Amino acid sequence: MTLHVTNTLTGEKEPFEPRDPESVLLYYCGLTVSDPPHLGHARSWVHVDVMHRWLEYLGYDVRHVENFTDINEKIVARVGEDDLGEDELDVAETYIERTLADMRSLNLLRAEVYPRVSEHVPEIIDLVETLVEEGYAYESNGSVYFDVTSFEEYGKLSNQELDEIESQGDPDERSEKRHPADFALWKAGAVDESAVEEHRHEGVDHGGDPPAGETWESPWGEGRPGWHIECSAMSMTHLDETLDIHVGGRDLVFPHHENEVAQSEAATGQAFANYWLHCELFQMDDEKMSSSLGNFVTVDDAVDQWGTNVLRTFLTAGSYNSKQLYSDETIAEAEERWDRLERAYEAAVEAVDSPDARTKVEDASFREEIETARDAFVAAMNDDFNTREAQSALLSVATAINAHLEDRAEYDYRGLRDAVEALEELGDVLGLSFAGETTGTADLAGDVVDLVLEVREREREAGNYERADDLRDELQALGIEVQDTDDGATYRLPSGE
RNA sequence: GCCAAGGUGGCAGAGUCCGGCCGAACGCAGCGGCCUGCAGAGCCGCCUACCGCCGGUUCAAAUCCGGCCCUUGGCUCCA
Repeated sequence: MTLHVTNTLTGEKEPFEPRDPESVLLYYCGLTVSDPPHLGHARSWVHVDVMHRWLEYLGYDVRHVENFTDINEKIVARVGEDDLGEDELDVAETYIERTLADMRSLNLLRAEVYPRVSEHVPEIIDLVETLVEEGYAYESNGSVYFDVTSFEEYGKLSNQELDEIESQGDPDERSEKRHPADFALWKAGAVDESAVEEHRHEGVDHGGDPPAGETWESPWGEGRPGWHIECSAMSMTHLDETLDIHVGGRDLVFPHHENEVAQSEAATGQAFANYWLHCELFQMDDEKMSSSLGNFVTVDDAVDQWGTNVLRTFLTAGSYNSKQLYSDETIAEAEERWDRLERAYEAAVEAVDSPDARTKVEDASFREEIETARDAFVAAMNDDFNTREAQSALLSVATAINAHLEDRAEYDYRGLRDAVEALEELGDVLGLSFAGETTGTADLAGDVVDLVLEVREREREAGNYERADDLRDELQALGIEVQDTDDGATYRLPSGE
């Protein structure tokens, strides 16, 4: 069985065949770093991360590149705000650091490189020059625009006809353009002050004159790169002219990705990306979550509140390419799913490590259930990274473990060990970690809880159930879940600790 | 208006590409039983789905074809 992916370019689910059978070139359209990342970004990151992990699981060498857009009016608009930075690149760097920290907290595999636009201006200028030379772009008042009519296939990614496409860019640009859909590859002059003004946060004192954005010298005079050209230049620089997979948010299909295709393919004469994958957006009540609507939860806050595993369970609870509802209910449900997995895992580990497990009981149907679940997981992931189905498979391992452990004095050691390994290995594909995030304080907390439970056990033995229940309630109030079992009480610390 | 995605049980969400294993997965909520001093967790079982509407193709359709209704996203910065 091979991996199939849904390709936006063709609108169909196709078998995945990389150019080189051993490796995959994966490019992800990264962030414009003008605000703290929110859960919507995290959703895309996690799905790209899962793709990365699954491709590695299949044996590919994954070359993963993810850019940071550090040149943008919205970034300039933050200059002088709080202590973000003194100029455009300074502010960008502040947000890049935060973004990388958020990524770490989400347990994301690192990309090979995180290129920044500001460091690739020479490559961008080269690419624009090529396009001008080849007749795909023209200069106008010191700006350079891509001539959409020169690229026959313009519109093929978003499946639109040229005369149906409304104009792009701000009104001032329009007079400089030959066709309303032409887009800027290079913008003359300094940063657009009205755009900066528009993106300023209200009621914030930036102090002093309007900040200046970066500018660079070019064959067309001083200016700044256009928005779309950066991804083409950076992916070609760090990967190749043709990518295997290009991933991004659904909201970027038009105009951003459409323009990337046009300028890249016009310049190289080759396919820019063989597979275009698009991550769908969060749905909050009746609208999407987005920076511009301001209805977002930051990654930082979400990790603090839910912990990495719960969050990743939530973020992979739907397919990457279908919309997902964000609400207290849906995230709470994900927490239940994760808890169920973790409890089963812990119970299995405990059983495997117990003396009873040594007895050679063989439970054929138990072992078969684990195998079936593994197969189901692989099939689900190969079917366009169906993470929801993959979770189902994981949960069925949990159910098998619980059922095996139920009413049984002797355990199937090998079966349990296989189950534990399946959870660890397959969970890792989703970036879920059963290792337990133990820290010095968590260990100490554990010792203290043990102590309290010991006291409680004595009360129970003495028949003082009321006092025993009080202790349990007190622990519960602290988020510590106590469970009485035949072998004494066990507990779980709150997730995220 | 144009382009795209989607409408499946109380919620959420797979399945639709390649029609029959779907009398519809997994989970949450709810109900019953077991277990338990009690609770939780767990196990076993139940529950709720004419798969948006209408028509067609077929021995057979949630799945294919046609029409209609509705929702969401893109067409302006956006993961």
